[in-house]
Amino acid sequence: MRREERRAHILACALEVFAQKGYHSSSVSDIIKKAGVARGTFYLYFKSKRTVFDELLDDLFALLHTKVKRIDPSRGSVGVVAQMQSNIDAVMGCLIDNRPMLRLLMAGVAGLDSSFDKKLTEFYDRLVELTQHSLVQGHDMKVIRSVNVKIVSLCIIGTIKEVLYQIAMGRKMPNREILVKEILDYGLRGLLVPETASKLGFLSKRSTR
Amino acid sequence: MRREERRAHILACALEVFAQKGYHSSSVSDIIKKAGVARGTFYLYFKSKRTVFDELLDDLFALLHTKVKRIDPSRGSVGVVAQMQSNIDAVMGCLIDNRPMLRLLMAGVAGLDSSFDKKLTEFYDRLVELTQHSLVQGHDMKVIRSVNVKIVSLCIIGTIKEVLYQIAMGRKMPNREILVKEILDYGLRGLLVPETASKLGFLSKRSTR
Amino acid sequence: MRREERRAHILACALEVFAQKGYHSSSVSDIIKKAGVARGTFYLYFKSKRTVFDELLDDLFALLHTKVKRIDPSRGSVGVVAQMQSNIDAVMGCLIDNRPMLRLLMAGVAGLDSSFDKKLTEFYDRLVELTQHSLVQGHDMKVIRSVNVKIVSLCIIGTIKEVLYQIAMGRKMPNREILVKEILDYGLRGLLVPETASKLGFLSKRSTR
Amino acid sequence: MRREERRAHILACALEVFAQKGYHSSSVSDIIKKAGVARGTFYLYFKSKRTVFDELLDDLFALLHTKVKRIDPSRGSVGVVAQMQSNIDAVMGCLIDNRPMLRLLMAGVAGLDSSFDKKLTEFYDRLVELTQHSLVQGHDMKVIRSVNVKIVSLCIIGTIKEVLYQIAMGRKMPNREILVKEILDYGLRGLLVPETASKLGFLSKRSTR
DNA sequence: GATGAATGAGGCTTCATTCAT
DNA sequence: CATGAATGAAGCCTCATTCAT
Repeated sequence: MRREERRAHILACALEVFAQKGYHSSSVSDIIKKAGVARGTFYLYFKSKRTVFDELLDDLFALLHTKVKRIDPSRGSVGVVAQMQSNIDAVMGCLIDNRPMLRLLMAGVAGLDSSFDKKLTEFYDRLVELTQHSLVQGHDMKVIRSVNVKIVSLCIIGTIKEVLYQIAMGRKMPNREILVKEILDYGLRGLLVPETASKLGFLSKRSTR
Repeated sequence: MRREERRAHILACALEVFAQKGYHSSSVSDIIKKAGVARGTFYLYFKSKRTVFDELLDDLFALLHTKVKRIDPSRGSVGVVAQMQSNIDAVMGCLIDNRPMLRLLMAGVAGLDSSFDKKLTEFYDRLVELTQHSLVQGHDMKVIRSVNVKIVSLCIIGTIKEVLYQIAMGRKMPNREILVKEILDYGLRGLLVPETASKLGFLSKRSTR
Repeated sequence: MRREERRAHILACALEVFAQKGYHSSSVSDIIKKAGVARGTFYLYFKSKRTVFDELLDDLFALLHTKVKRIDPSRGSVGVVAQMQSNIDAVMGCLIDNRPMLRLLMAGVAGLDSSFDKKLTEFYDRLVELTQHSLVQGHDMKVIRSVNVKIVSLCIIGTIKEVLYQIAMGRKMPNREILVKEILDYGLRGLLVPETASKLGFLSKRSTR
Repeated sequence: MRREERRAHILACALEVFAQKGYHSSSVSDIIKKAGVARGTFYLYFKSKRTVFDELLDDLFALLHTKVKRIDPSRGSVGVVAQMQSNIDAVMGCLIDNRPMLRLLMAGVAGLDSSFDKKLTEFYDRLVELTQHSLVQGHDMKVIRSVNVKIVSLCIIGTIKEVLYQIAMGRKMPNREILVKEILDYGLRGLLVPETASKLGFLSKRSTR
């Protein structure tokens, strides 16, 4: 068991280092210094610097996957909204409680580095797909109006990501409940007061695609 | 004037290189090869690789700042919405037409490099501030309902960023008009059909902060 | 006795590893993996990787020394030649039958590692000395013509070494008897047909040194 | 032109280092220290440590190839022998005058390292092939008796290699002319005095293969 | 100004050896 | 005795930056 502990320790230190300086600016030296182990020890547990990063990302993705549940429509419109809220709440809660992981995820976004992209892209794609599914479900139940699900699902993900990004950057933010409520509220109701909405003619139907 | 041209040429090449491979994976060699100048020449015009990146980012920020106009409330509610749309349209249009700049911006997000975080943070802060201002303005005009402007402005920025991110990653997207209309629509009206909104009790007033 | 067995086992495994990959490319990990012992165990029996190699070389040299007999001149010229043949036969036979040892010997030549040059040099020196002795003996018996024994003994060793080298490299070769006969024949008679030899004036006497 | 000089200088230093310590035990640090250049400079001229070694080997092989001429049979038996002598003389002369190259070649023999093998093997194969060709030629002219050309050509190469090996190891040897004459003499006439040869029945014909 | 050869700090990784259990 | 985790010196290579021409 000692062995797993050691490994976990190095992994945790690597996470902190990566979260602080980003992948490229972090050196193996940084990691082992923080972990208090010798250079060789690091390579005893991990094949390479890159491997560690991948493992952290994998862990993070796995964690998030357990947090996001597919929407079950059988519980009615109130239930659906509650489930959406629950998903957002779970994801944000878990990342806010794990700042290093959050920073890692946001640093990951950095992408453009072609090699990290695939994993990250896959992850977000799945998130987007789940969101799209929820939108279609909601539309079928006549809870959600006709929207371009592709674009709107990105908008939803985007709102969450941006708030998390600010938190990752160290910005002071209201506590989670308020964040979630406000994000959800924004997503569901938008900005307008109803009268204005109708006055502005925002009531035309459009196709789901 | 020859001097300024040369400088601009190197800068443009650097932009392309950074956009293609990201900051860390781009080498000075890549840049001078693309620019067709000698290594020493590069350092004649720029203090360091980092300087070039910073300057590009500055240029980008300056460009975007010219695109985003402060909302003028004197033109009534319809006018305010139109101005918001115009802002979003301008930002997206300019970045979609300048893919390298777009990629640079998105790559920048990645860094977490602490040193250019600051610049990026400042930039987004200004954007957020402008958005907040618009929200307050809209609320005063009773066009916009009471929201937590801090959070909601992030949500608005987030939706735009995410769509742009997908474009930067090379994803096929609908054309700009559709994107802007959908994003704006989402932001203003949200997802719900009005009946559901009222049924779900989404009509309570809350303070602007 | 258990102890000696374990030691011999590790040694044997090391031999195989060295023979397969050469000294430098063989790691202690390779050896212990093949031997199925722990890393620490290896160092319980041997001071270092180098020590093992040295010991193997020593064993090899010792083995070869038992194969090479000093020529006994009392059995007449036919006997002397037969003894030379027997020596060559013994050496080649033993190495051909022990491919790993053969490869080790040939790999050893490679080193130029200054430190085990000495051992190798000593070994060959003894071989050369034995050969020189035989030549002098043969010359005294008027079986062998006057030659520069120093050079010619190297030539003799060289012919054997080269053929063995090819075998070590995995080249297909005729079987041992043919090899030995041909090598011996070459060494004793040379290449020329007798008539040509005389025609070319290859009959002058020269001193033994 | 400066450029080529620098390159040649580093190459020469590398040769000395490799010759002294062998490929594996030589580090890039050793080479640049001897050459008096910075680490980066080394990699400015050569892609890797291995590349330098390969280039040296290639140069050596190219050099030797210019020294070894295919035997021209039109000049009669005396001419053929003279050409053989000339070949041996040229090869030995050039290597004796270039001790580092000689040591490199001999260290190369070390082989068993699988990666160097191919080039070295090819080189020796060509040498052996040339020798075989000469033997067949000589046999056709009835200058050379029937021998197993495959084995005997190895023997010939072996004699030369071994003498060179001793020189590489720093052994004092007679000067080149004596060496060549003795080696050639050994190869052509063998060891026996003619009377003994016939007495021992060394006159039977055998097939060339 | 322009060039490009030279620099050397610093990065990643391997592996022979040690030592606490 | 046996184990295998831990060590850290040492190796190879890259690349941003400098400087003599």
